[in-house]
Amino acid sequence: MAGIKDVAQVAGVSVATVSRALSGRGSVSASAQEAVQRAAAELGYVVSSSASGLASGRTRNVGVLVPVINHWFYASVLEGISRRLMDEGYDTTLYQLTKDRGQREKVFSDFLLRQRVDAVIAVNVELNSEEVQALHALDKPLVGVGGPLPGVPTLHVDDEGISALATEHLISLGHRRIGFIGGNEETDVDFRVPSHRRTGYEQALHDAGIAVDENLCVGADFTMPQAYAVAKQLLGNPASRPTALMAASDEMAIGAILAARDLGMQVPRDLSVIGVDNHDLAEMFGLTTIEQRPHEQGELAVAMLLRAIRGEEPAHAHKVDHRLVVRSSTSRPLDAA
Amino acid sequence: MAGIKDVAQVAGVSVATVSRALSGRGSVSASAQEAVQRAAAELGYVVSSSASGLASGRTRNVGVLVPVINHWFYASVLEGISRRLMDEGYDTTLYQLTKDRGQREKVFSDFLLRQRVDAVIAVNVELNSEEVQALHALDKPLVGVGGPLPGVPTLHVDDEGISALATEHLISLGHRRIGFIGGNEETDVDFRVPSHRRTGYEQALHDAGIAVDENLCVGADFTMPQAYAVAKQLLGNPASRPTALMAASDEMAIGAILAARDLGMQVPRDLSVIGVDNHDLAEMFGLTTIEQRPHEQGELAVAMLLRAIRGEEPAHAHKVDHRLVVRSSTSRPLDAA
DNA sequence: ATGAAAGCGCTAACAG
DNA sequence: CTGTTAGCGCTTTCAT
Repeated sequence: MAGIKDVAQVAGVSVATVSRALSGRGSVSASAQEAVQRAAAELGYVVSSSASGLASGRTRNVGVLVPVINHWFYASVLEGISRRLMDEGYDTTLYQLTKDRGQREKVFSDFLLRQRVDAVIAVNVELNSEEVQALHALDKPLVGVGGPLPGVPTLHVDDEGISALATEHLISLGHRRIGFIGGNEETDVDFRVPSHRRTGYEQALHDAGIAVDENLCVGADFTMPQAYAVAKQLLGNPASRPTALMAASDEMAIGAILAARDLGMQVPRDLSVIGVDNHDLAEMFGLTTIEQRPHEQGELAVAMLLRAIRGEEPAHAHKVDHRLVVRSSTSRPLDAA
Repeated sequence: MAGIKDVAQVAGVSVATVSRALSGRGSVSASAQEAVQRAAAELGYVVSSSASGLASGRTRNVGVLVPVINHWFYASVLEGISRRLMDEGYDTTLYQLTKDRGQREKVFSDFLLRQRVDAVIAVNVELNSEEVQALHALDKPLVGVGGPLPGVPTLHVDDEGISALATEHLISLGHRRIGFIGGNEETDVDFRVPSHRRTGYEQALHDAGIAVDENLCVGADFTMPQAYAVAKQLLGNPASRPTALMAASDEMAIGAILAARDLGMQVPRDLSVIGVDNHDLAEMFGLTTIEQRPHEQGELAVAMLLRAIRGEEPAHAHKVDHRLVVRSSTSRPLDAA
């Protein structure tokens, strides 16, 4: 394995010049630049991250905190992050924060303190103040995707706005009895999302002069199967069921559509359904939804972070756009037809 | 940030002793051990990975190569890997191998050569010989999940056995016209899986004295939507359609079930469907399937790797178990009832 | 069992 | 613009 000295020798310059030429820090003559590049390529030289990191304090690696990986949103954000980081020559180190308190603690007291990362991205993890403090103590840039996180610049969609828009869409079609499938206590901890989506839903109803009917609001864990189950409950009674349903995620919306079908209902004739995400499966089910682009969120988070790493600007919160995608799962209610 | 010197001072020993006490390499008296532990805890000392890596050549980090993240199998394997690595005090660094040739090349010519990892796990990536060579040149343990990879110890399910078992299940129920939804050229590159599953299917038919009917075999990209589309095609003609269908993945099987429903067919009355995976959604659809446990595969891969890292044994291929999970999507064919 | 000291391979003053 | 050199914070001989 060739070292910087070898490159210096072959290029006929000093190691300092090699370092400068390859890192782009400090000025190097065109000829030296060229010679170094040539020698490095010839020898297949790649800088040792340990040595470089030790000497410079920069690792070209960022840590990503996620609660789960096997989930459309997280996996997508992760893909966006890792792709973008790789483009910039950065590595991505993954820290999965499980429910296990011990493990979680170790991440903050050990793993992240090893000085292996230049910065940290927290994806939808509800950090407590101690944890935020531990991260701040690292004195490394930190951004959150899907906050808000107290004291941390975050990037996130407007959850309230999203569900308000979804609900307004249903209202504008003429629906008055609009059900809601949100999260439950458990998901609210990790996602921080469900309660905001509920708020937007209620707000939209309120603005339209429609009273919130608690009986039409149920909770699930953001998975299709659980949403299927609760939707079946909700839609089971023909007398009391809603004419439209908003789900806080597309997977839950799809669960609801399947439940409706199994109850002999037709979507959207007997029930309009709208979701949130624009999930890969949304199109197949003709699902009307509010799109959020997790890939882009991941990429944006990286962009923010890099700016902060380079000292160009102290990262500050951004809001990510969303938009309504109308497909065939929503229509005017039967009785208004 | 406390350094090893601080710990040595507080503990009243030399830095060498601190290093030994904390790493478990070399012998240390109980009293020194105790003093060091105490001092380290008090100071919140955590070893610098750069410094330690530079001096020892060990990084306590492993690189994971994946083609995609946003997919049930990969995300699950990744979860298993990262969890298990974390248990062992190792970090997980993610390298996503996209279709982009340039990026992909950079991973092998740059990223992996930075000496940031002690070992590499390749998850279902079809490495060419140059890439395998590049990895071997690293002289770091390497294991593959979902091979086979020429010259690389891998961990994988028996794809042929799996699809043979699935097909046999259908045959044993009395089916003779059994369709197959496999992969296409594109997925075959990444997954390496489709063709093997096709082979097992054909083998099973052959063993039962049933001729393979090309018209009953279609390909998709392992996603639900595309399987839905091709299944609809396949099942559209009542005269020629099969009585049972085996799909090379659960997501595709579910797509097929939905297609059948939309064609007015009842599963399993008019069509039996079996998949492969035991995906999170399988139960909800009552899907009979062959289970493979990606989490376990990830964990096993880590176990193999650690043994190799510790020089306990040169990793060699393992085979992962699978089992038939019978639910309600398969039954005897109508005409045999 | 322990300490002194020589690196590990690079970066960043500093001097020129 | 370039070279010399002193570390970066650890690990690991080598003595003792």
